[in-house]
Amino acid sequence: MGTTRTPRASWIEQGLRALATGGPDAVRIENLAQSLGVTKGGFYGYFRNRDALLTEMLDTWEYEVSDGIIAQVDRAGGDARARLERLFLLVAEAADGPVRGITADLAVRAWARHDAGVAERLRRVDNRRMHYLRSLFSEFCTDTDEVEVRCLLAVTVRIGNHFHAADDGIRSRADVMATIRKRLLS
Amino acid sequence: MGTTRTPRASWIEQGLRALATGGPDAVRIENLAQSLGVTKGGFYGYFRNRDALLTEMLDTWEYEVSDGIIAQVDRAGGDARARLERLFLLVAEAADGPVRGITADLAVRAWARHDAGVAERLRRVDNRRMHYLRSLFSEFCTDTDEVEVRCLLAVTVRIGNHFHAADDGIRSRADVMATIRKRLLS
DNA sequence: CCCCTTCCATACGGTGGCGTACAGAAGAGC
DNA sequence: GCTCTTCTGTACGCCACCGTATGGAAGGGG
Repeated sequence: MGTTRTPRASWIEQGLRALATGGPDAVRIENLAQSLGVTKGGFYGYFRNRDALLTEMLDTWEYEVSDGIIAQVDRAGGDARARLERLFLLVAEAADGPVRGITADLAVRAWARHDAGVAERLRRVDNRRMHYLRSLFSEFCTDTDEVEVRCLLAVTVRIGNHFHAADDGIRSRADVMATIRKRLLS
Repeated sequence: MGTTRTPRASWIEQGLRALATGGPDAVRIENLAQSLGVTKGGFYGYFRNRDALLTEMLDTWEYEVSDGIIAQVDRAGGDARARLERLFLLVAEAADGPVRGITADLAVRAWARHDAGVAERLRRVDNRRMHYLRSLFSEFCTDTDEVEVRCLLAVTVRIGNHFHAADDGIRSRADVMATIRKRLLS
């Protein structure tokens, strides 16, 4: 059996990369092939068609950014605050990765706005994340309403911040975000 | 001079509607024509090409959601808190409009992630909005850092909330959002 | 009633991307 | 070196959409 020259995973990763930078309509098979240094000849040996690729891209994304990340955070142990800090850090430093990166996350969110299937996946991911956040915040917040507020803030501020294009004011955006993060953990 | 049957503004509005529901790649001329009950024959009498339409769509959007809304809020008068409440209300009730609606806003944000020209426009809009928010929050917040935090929260939570797909928890999303809004005005 | 302007329908060529077909290269195992 | 499998290059038909050209409808102004 000849060595797989450009394996299945290559197409998926390159697809996610294209999705992150150009949206779902930028996931063109001939385009991915060129980025991989081949032609589309081999593509249809792995995937039935373009939709099949999109599906598998979403499969890997869905796992990686929910159970994948949570498992990685839990593996390191520590109390709730330590895990939250570790989670924030992990999410920040994977920022430009093709799968767990924030750009892929945002691209999927934008995509979900006009594709029911993607919306359903995103719903699962966000539910899973919120469930995890609730469990962590509850460990040092007794008021359940306060827990809900902090969970929603943690998630929406992170997403909204990346869609927000304003320049820095007197304080830099990073500074303000750090202040907000500190308050969430108080 | 014959009455303009489907005027310039129709194409722009329908274009924004398509943008809001399907993203920029859904703004197909022949598609808009069908939605308007005509063919694309008349389109090229108004616009040089598809890009010209996109530009004009963004022009109207940019004005409406920045100076347009601000002027409408200021016209009603009142102190800073009253204006903020009015702003939040106005933004909420225009939610499904084709121009000022949140879906158009989100579509433009998603679009800006992979189009430099759109990103520049969005930057202008967000700077204008932040400037206005700062002026309002400063009137009852003495601490400038606190002003920055509230401005960023107001903007990012609103955006992030619409990109967030999780189901309601113990408290409904609307309830939690109301709590956050109340805190911002305290 | 006719003209004239404005808008619309239709047909056309051009382009880009999808999916298929098939032949050839590139190794692995013998 | 031969063969067999697997992957890749190339060519093709197809479709959606863009932008253009042109004839014709619709309605106001004289």
